[in-house]
Amino acid sequence: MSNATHTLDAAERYCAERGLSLTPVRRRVLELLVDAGGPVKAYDLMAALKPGGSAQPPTVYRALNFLTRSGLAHKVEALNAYTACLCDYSHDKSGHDTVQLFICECCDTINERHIHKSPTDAPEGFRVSRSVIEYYGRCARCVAC
Amino acid sequence: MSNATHTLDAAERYCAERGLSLTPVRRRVLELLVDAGGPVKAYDLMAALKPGGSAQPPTVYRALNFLTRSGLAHKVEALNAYTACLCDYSHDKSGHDTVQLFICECCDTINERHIHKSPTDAPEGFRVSRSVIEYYGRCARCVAC
DNA sequence: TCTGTGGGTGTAATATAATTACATAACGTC
DNA sequence: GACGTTATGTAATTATATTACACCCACAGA
Ligand SMILES: [Zn+2]
Ligand SMILES: [Zn+2]
Ligand SMILES: [Zn+2]
Ligand SMILES: [Zn+2]
Repeated sequence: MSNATHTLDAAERYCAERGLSLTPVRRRVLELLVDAGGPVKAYDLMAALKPGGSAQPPTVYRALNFLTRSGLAHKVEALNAYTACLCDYSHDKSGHDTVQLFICECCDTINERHIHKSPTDAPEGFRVSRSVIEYYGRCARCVAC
Repeated sequence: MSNATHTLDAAERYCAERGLSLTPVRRRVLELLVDAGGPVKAYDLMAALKPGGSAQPPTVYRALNFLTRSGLAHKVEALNAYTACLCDYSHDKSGHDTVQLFICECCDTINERHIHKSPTDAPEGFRVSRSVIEYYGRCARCVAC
């Protein structure tokens, strides 16, 4: 259901091309993330996965690990939350190590940029393997909130 | 004790100038962070605060909140850890909203840069109020590790 | 001096986030 | 059919952080 269908189909293709198996659980978690359109807590995903009965933590954390490893989702570190990757599926998500997140604290939406440059003022000789870049503030629609 | 004395004296002056009260608990937590020279977990601080007996969580979290609010320490979001601010105390730490951390995953040391620029490719109209910028990798001494 | 008031701390309980360990299932390979 | 690999189910536990309430103390005004 929802307008997430298109995105999910693209994810399906993305996984098929790379030998990644987007199983029902993983696909369902991704769908929940896409539908939310913003940061979602792992325990909220758990509740949504099995309304009445409720899934166990490992179920959702394993799915989230798969999705983040594959580049289909990102963890929002400062919120302990997760969000679907919003970037255009036409480019390779595995080269995906430099992501900037712009999180509106008012309407809870996330904008995302994938950048390809290294930090300008790293210490001499420091070799970056992973980066966490999150900006919090207000989006254009929420400046007046 | 330790080579942290100099830094702590500077923190003392810094607080005095601004009407911030660096109480014994807060000072002790800062000292532990400075001595560690890298990311420290809140529960490790708790254990160190009262060896035998152990302090309660609010004690250390309140101290950490004070230190981070004041700019004397930073939270390392992706590690759920905390680190003393390493920047030169001569400049104002309250204008301290843009900090870059370079964390060596090998030797566990942190380098820090305070930058004064905004992100170049923020969404149109997005107003940043807080940023989290963390780079993980290997420092110059650990490239071979 | 009395009396608030506000900031800081002590303590217990609770909430939130994530991992470990072990059993089971599904699938392809030999 | 036996086996290795990958994914899932389930229970228990660990790790991280907050809430609520009591107490203390320095300080300001009456
Ligand atoms: Zn992305
Ligand atoms: Zn907004
Ligand atoms: Zn700093
Ligand atoms: Zn190193």
